[in-house]
Amino acid sequence: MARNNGDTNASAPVVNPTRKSVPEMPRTRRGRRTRDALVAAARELFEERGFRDTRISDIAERSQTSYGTFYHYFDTKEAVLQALFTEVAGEIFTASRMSPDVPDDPVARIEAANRQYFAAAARNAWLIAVIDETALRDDHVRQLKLRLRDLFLRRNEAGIRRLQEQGVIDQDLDAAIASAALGGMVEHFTQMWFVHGVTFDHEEAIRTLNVLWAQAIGLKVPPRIGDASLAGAAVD
Amino acid sequence: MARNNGDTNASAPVVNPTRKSVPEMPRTRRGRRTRDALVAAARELFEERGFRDTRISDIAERSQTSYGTFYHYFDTKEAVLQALFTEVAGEIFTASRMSPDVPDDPVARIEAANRQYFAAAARNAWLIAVIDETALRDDHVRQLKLRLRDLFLRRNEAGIRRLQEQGVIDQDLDAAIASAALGGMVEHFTQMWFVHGVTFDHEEAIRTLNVLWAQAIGLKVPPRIGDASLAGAAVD
Amino acid sequence: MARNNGDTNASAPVVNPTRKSVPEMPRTRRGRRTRDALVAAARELFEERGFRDTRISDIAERSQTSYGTFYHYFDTKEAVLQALFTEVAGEIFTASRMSPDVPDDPVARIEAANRQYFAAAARNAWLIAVIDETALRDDHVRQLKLRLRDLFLRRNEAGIRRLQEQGVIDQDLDAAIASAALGGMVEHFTQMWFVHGVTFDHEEAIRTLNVLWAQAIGLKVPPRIGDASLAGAAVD
Amino acid sequence: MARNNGDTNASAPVVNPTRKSVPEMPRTRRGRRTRDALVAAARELFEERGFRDTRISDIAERSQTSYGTFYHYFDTKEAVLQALFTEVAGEIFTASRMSPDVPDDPVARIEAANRQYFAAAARNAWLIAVIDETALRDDHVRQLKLRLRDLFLRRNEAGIRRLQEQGVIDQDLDAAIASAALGGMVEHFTQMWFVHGVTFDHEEAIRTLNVLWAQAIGLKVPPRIGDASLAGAAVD
DNA sequence: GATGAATGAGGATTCATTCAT
DNA sequence: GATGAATGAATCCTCATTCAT
Repeated sequence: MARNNGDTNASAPVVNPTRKSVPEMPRTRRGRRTRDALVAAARELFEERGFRDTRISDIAERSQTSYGTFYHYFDTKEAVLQALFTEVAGEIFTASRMSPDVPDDPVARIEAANRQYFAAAARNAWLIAVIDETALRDDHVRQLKLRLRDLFLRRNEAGIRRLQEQGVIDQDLDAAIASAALGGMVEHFTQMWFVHGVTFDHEEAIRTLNVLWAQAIGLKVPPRIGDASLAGAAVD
Repeated sequence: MARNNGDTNASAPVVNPTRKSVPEMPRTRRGRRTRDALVAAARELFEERGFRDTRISDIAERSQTSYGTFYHYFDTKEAVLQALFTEVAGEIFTASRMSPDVPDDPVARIEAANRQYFAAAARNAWLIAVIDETALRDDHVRQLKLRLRDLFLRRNEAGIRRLQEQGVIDQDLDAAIASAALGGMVEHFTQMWFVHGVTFDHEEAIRTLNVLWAQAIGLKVPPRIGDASLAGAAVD
Repeated sequence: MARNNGDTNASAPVVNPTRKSVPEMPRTRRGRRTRDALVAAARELFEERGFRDTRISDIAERSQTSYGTFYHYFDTKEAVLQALFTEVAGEIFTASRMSPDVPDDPVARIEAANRQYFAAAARNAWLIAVIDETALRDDHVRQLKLRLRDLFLRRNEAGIRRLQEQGVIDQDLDAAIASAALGGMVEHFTQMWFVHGVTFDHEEAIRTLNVLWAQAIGLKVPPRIGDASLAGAAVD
Repeated sequence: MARNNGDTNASAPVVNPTRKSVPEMPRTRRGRRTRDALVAAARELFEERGFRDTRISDIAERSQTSYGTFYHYFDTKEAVLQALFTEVAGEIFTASRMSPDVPDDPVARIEAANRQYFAAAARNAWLIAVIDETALRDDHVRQLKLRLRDLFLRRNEAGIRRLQEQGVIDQDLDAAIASAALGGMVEHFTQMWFVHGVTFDHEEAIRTLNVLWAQAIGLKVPPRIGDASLAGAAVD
């Protein structure tokens, strides 16, 4: 059995040691508003032009502040990206938490999860792309990304394992690998869609992903009855 | 039925039309050697530090040539990346062309394809990452990338359709979407592995991918016989 | 006879005339404490990193106050330096005032003066270095420095002249130049020692300076009796 | 006997390891000319406004080159300063090497050395001031400075020791300390003169320094005959 | 009195690209 | 073909100082 669920070969973060401290969080109300404006502007710009092609001056300008103000709240551009990352990670994870009223049927649960992920991805795909891009060169960001990914995969993995224990699916399947592969399938698919514009019919796409996922791990999917076009709920 | 196999919302290529001509291919032997050295150096450096963080001076230095020489062979940094891209695209595509001696069994064919892709990805994952990264911001590169992807997906799609026509798998499955999703699964999995260092047991991973892929489209996979450890061949 | 005791080619002080008034001296006890904290912090920091490399924010931080508070007490960074200068100038000058119980023997008086200067320099060498550094570029500081120097040199000069009048040393020696040169010798020596870390045996150093100074102006120094090692008291 | 001729408490130089190499020396004639122009401009400007207040743009402008050209030859501003330092150190040391036709009389030799130092200092005092200023904060520059100083002091020390061996002066004097003190006397005196404008009659000053130096170590100086005013040769 | 948010001019450094040899 | 010198716009980051609370 494969058992090394994602070793990350990352080294220690290299942070400037002598740095005049930047207020973790602004103390006054005015400060909070300004900081929020900076983060919002940064997000827009990162999505529009990417991390590297966004200038501090752009962020200052769009947030209606000044150069210096940016540095009053963030040490570097990387710092805002991290702030954003934290924000988004929270959102996606919370959003994709299974709501309690989902029926116990495994196929239905897979469908619910995929739909939720789709919606969250629609909102955040560009930022995720930016984070992926940055993770490639910035070890700290890579760490964050991998950690978040782990959260998701562990949940999937646990789900698969439960089904194995219930004897519903094959015991031989490596839950960790399957979780990574199928999670990656959906992530990749949504990125191609929302970032690279490779779109299909929305309802058909989700339905297909559901089927692929369910069958992949060995679940039986009931044949389609009636017409698909009755169902579809648009994302954006 | 979903029928819009990946519209790419790319705009016109932004290429400078009036450009002092650059020798498409050097005529003399010396010229060819110099050009090759430049390309090789560029590849190394792109993989090491990424496209944007590689300087022309780095390429000149590592290839033992000079600033001017680089510009003798390439108009811009982008131009080398494209040259590299073409090289790699050819390699991967050829490598993954089904060898004639693969048995006609669909599951066996999937396995063969996955193994071949794995090997090619192991060699080129970093360059692919660089191309992905660049594609995000450079429309020309994005075009190239999507076109190559299409080649792969069409092949998959044709395969799936053939199985549907043979009545081996469900007719209802959208072949285009399934092809995109499952192709993405494998691509994403190898990138995480070779670029981000998220590794598993090699043989177990491939086997799991094979099973997932085959079952996802509705093929029956024969249960494992004997022991996994008889097979494994490490990649790196 | 040389008679131009140190012309200083300084221009007019460049001080902003219209300035919102700053309390010359705080009236309340709390105010006094805050101001003292600022000055103390400034001194530490100037010594640690030099004048130019010390930020107002550093001073505010170390003195446990804020940006605004600094500007409540001082117009500019230069202003604190001057406050410090005054403080130190007073200390050194007072410290080096000949105590009345020094015997009338010229050699003994030279020794007493050197010992006292050494002690004062040990405490203040870094600040003096900072002032010297600043004097090079800031005319106002240069004025202060030269004026203080004059005080010292005049005293030396008067002493030398007295000895000449008493017929103890040669009449031909230019008292002003000798005073400047020998004063400079001791100052330079202590700066090299306390700032640049060029140290020697403490007692031997002082003794040697005494001998050099006394003999330089033509005094006879009685030969050493006994052993040096009985005396030495380390400085740092 | 004091025996620790100048411990320098300096740590290792901290140099950026990954730096695209800068041509140690230009390969073409044009390159050499450009580099020379940069160094000359830098020297002028450092003397005029000091190291920190000189902008790279100033250097580029005055040397009739461009921003980028500066960085083609030097990594940082510090680098030019070091180049200058090396240049000047060589000049001063060579200039002050005793010419062979100086009579063997110790007093005459002291006089010759002082005159030569005075002339070299007149040319280089400002640059020395700049170096001193920088040495205070830049360990690498401090190292250079202390090393050069050592060269001078060792020569003095050897001279003093020779006189002691010849029985001309007192054996008890610590040669190392005396050398440091008297060398410092002359250095300090010339800096006050040429940098801070504290001037005296030139001839009288040199003569006085000679007498102080010679008598300090215990040499007898023949009384002046005739009139000083017949001799003087102004420096600036 | 005290606080800390806001400002923006200033300066070092990078690097793709051109050009003269 | 090959070389390396020259260019300068673009960008990050700093920090003294002001001001509203």
